[in-house]
Amino acid sequence: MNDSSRPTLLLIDGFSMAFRAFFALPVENFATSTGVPTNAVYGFASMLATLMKEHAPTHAAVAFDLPGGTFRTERLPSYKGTRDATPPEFEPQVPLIREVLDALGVAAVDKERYEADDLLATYARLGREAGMRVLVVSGDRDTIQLVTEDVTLLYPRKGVSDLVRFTPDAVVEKYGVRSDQYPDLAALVGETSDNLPGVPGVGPKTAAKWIGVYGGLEGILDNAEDVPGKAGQSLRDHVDQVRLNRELNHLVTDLEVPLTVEDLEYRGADAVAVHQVCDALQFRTLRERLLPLVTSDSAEHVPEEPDEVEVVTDGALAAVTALSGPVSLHVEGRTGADADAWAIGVSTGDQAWGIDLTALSAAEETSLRAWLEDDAVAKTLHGAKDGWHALMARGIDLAGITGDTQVGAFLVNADQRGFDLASVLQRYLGVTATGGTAGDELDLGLDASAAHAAGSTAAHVGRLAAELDAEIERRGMTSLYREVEIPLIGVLARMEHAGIAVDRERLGERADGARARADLAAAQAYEAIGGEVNLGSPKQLQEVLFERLGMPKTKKIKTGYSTDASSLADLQAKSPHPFLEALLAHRDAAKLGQIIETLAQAVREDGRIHTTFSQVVASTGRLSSKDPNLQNIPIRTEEGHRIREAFVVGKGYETLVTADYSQIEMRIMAHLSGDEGLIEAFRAGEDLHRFVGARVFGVDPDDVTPEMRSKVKAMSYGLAYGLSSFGLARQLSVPVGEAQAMMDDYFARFGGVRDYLRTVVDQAREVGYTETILGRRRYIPDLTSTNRQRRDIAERVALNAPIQGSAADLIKKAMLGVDVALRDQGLASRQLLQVHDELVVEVAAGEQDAVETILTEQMHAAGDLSVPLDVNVGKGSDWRAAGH
DNA sequence: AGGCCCTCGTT
DNA sequence: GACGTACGAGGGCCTA
Repeated sequence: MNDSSRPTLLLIDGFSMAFRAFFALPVENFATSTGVPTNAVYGFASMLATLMKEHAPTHAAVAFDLPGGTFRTERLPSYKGTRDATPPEFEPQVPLIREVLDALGVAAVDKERYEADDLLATYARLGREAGMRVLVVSGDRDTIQLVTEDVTLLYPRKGVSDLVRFTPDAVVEKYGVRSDQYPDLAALVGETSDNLPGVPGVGPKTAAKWIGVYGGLEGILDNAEDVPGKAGQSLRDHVDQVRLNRELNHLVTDLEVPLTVEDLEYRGADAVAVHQVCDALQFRTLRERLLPLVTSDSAEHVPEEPDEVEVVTDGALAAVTALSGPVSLHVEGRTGADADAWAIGVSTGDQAWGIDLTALSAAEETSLRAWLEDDAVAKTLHGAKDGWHALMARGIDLAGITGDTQVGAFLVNADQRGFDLASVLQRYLGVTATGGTAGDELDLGLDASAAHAAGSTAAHVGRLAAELDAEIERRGMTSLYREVEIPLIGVLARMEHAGIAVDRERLGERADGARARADLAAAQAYEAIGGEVNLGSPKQLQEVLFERLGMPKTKKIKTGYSTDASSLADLQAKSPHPFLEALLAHRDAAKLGQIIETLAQAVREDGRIHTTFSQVVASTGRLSSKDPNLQNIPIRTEEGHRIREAFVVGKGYETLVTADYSQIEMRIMAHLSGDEGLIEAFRAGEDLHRFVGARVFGVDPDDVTPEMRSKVKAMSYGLAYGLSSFGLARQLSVPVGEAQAMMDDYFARFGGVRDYLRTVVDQAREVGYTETILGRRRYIPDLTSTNRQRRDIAERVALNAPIQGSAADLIKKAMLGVDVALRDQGLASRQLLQVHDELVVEVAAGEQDAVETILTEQMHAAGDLSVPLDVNVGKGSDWRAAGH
């Protein structure tokens, strides 16, 4: 099969694969600093590098479609007619791909009036006849017909890196017909992407069956009268369509080709051209993967791949425990409820070791534990918190975490997707992990043992850390990384490990109440329309509201008209109906019931809920919480609020204490803007919204009505989110003019805020990023987008990121301060939760006053702002009572 | 089973 | 023509 003596011809459908790459890689993450999108180029080049390396073809060509029609559209103008227009970001990448091909020395071919597939078909035949092994790479199913013993199709399953090999056997297995019969099958079934309808009621199974019985399409059509059943009648009704389909899906194999097969010989890349192209496209890691394709005679300055670090397992324990750091560490294991660790890997850069934890004697484990728990041994991991949990399951309290390549990669660019090790290695080192997709267990090959794999991974993490440290330093985020994010890992790990106690009975009561209210509301809703519908189905609700009841249309959404709460409230105002009222009540109760159910099912055997906090999700730098999310427990409605009564102080502790920042984002805005009026308001300690309301409406603070206050409050917060007068008007249900007037008045009194908001966006556009108080950067390339909508969104992001991000910085610093203070004072009380501007602490007996003091002091001390940071503290036996 | 859409909870 | 940040989670529903 892999006989290397035969020449190999690699044939690629350029558009098809570039298109796949375009949709596989988010365009917003791939652009040059000048805003040229490069995701399709990147994905295509990456795929090509892999193919060249794996298959080492002697000949290669990439075929392109040309603009304008083909003989197929001449025959049938609607051919491929349903295809959406290509996205504007895609088009400009096609010439770039041709440039890359040129640099790599890979032939690009095209032909007027024919599709790339026809060129592939013709070259496949020519290659076959020349005795070559042929590989066709295409995402177009029509190319299945090319498969023979000599021609293998590589068809993308997902993205462009996951290619399925279609050999003759694989085609039969997948479709139940031979590759040469596939066009017959496709003609019957139809091809949506080509806008060729098939025979209604006939799917691949039926088509394959018929082909088996009658030997092929001709046989089927000759015997059409005898084909039984409904499908048979359907076939007879669509014979013309089927014939047309078959005519169009036949690929031309005898084209006059622009280059001979011999001309396609691959002679290798041109080093200078590859460097030029990579410079222009700002490809860093891809450069390293493309350069090996350079032929030896032009390869003078090609840096060599660093040698794979040798992994030692024999005598690893003794070697590792003798190390005093710094090292990179990898833990093979699971996190979560069934946490466990079974192997670790350690690397110093020159050398790596792997240790099987399951095979250690008691004495060995003691010695390893001492090393892992030694704070003086500096360790860098990828996802250190996960490693901590896995080791904690074995009673090991990992210490000395001084680096985390996952957190580091997030700081470098928070808007990228995927911070699992495989993705980050790929991104920064160009290392491709095999076996399993990103996110799955990483397998860098070599040896099957977990210990060996751990050692190899540790070595990779070490190389990654060196790269990322430099990137972080370049961006001025070293102190944020070393002094905030890294120390926070241990704090979060302990919070997750502690969990928060839940009173299951109380939770059960709330669930019962919600269920009863939901049932009642549902009954009333059915009564109101004289029948049952699924109240949880927006689709069915649309049918009831807008068709059966003929209500006025609400705002448009992708699938019709919205049935969300605000739309329903509008409807109720315009055309009152008992159904609407019951529906809203049902929504409310059902949602609560659902939340409670999720929480109840998350309670572990210890009677506590252990959420998982992530430092690498929210681009602004906030934490996120999941499984379950404890940062969105209801508070606004009475019934929702009562859920918090089920979060209680645990056994052995006395109270829960909550401490939250008062109006933290407004204070940060006052600080960042330096607006004297706003700063004065906070310094005076007045009610902010009353103070602002007085200025905006030109009345005495005492004369600010509750209504004025709430309007001003909405506006103040809205400004930090980039709210428009339109949005404010809608939120306040006032005319746009009134909202605009309010904003004008606001800016007239608080000019510093207006100037700040303007400056922050302009500066971000200039330098490409925003920055928080602690120097956290967020890159926002869309600020220079020519697409109005994208740019508008980017501007709102730029407004909000420094404010929300600075608030995140401050509370993270506060958490570190609280942690240190609790420890320094030898207290048993512990932090349990963080909800963006609030901390929840479980207080041990006799520590109440000390804890309250620590919280207040540390939260105050987190920021040195031009306005005071107010902190509210509350206590109680449950979360609701502790709140305020 | 997996993914998209809608809806909705928090800050 | 759109128009407020940042998330996570569940159900419905379509596709594979």
